[in-house]
Amino acid sequence: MWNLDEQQAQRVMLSLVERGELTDPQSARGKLLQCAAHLFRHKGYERTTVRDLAGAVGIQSGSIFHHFKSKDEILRAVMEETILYNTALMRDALNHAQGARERVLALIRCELQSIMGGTGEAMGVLVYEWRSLSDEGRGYILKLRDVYEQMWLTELAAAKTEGLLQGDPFVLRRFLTGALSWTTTWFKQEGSMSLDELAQSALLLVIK
Amino acid sequence: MWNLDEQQAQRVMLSLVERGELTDPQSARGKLLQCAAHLFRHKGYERTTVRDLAGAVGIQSGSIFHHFKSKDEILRAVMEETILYNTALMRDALNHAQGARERVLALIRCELQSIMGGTGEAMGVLVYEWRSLSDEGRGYILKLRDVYEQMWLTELAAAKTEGLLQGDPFVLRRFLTGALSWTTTWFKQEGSMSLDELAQSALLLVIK
DNA sequence: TAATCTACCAAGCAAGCGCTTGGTTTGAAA
DNA sequence: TTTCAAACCAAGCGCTTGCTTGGTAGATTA
Repeated sequence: MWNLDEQQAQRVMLSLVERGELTDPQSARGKLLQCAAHLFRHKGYERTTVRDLAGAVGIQSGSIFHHFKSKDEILRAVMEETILYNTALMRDALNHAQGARERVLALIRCELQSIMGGTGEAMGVLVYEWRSLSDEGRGYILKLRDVYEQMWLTELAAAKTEGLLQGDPFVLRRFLTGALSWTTTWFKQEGSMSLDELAQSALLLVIK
Repeated sequence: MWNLDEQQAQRVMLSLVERGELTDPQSARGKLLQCAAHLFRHKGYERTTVRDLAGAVGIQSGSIFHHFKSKDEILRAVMEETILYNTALMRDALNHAQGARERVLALIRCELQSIMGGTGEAMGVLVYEWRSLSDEGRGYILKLRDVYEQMWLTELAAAKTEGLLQGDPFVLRRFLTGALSWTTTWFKQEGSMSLDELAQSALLLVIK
């Protein structure tokens, strides 16, 4: 039923839920967050009304504000939980990868999984709904993103010292951020190319 | 005052304005389009109200509808004119570039200029405000984009037959689309890296 | 000189928005 | 059996939205 990646993802999620860092996806709040990610991604934050969201989970629009103080807080929660979860996934993946090349490939696979897999919609929100977030929320999310990005830079720098890549790791990471996040607009997992092949192609962008 | 690229850009624009394919940027409609691009890019289409736009050009909100039938038409016009202009710029640049490697580099420089230069805000709108466009508008803009993308694929395929790049030109173009468009979020022209150096780095992503 | 046209203003309408309020259901604890 | 908090509903408030309307000043044409 599940492949190894999905078992791993499930395990990481459970441990985060237990630690209270992530909302249980089966709870009312969790379902709201999932639906919100879906709607925000496909219609955009502004075009999504609280009535849309309420209708999607089958409650009245006012009831949403029992779970969240404001619409903005919903967006922030979607982003926060997504970045926390995916940072944990990356950390876990690095624990099972050895050698600079393999570790960079692990990060690429991880980020592609984040974008293509179950959290894909939430990742899209994180990348493309930036402007809709309030100033306070943005500052907070930026801090979380810095942790995430630091993991990337560490591994790319290690690959650089091993002579695996030419060019500035900072610039390469940024090129890669754009290239990978953009895959959401064109790559179909049902197509002729597998996600693993996609990851290999992406690795060739930075490693010769 | 102006460098060669800007003279070139000016010439291409004038010829398009004369042919009636582009709105004269000095006309009332042209100024509205410029302001709209700016506002749509920085606040997002939905967050930008017709009152914002009217205030930015110094007229009343109702007066906008003398120039455009609807707010949606403004978005479509921004996108249409941007893609027409940049397609013309690319065609012009290719006329002055010889050899597969140089031609691909010319396209990269062109796209980066589009993103970083005078039409940068409008390009950002084209890339990131997709969802806000009505269905009819989207179909029309997609056709224009196909012409633009075909030029890319032609040049990348030529580079492939010369053995300059490994991997599928389609996939590489898509990686490149993401990588280049993302530069708008981090690259500063005042910084230590020039736009030409950035283009060279980007070329190294696809050509070994 | 009269007629026409372009570009705009001033005012406001109908609809939709995020959010609030006061009250009701429900399920588990005491 | 009572208590109580969490989850939700029904109604609607105050505000903003895209857009319409009827009219006017000034340039252009006939």
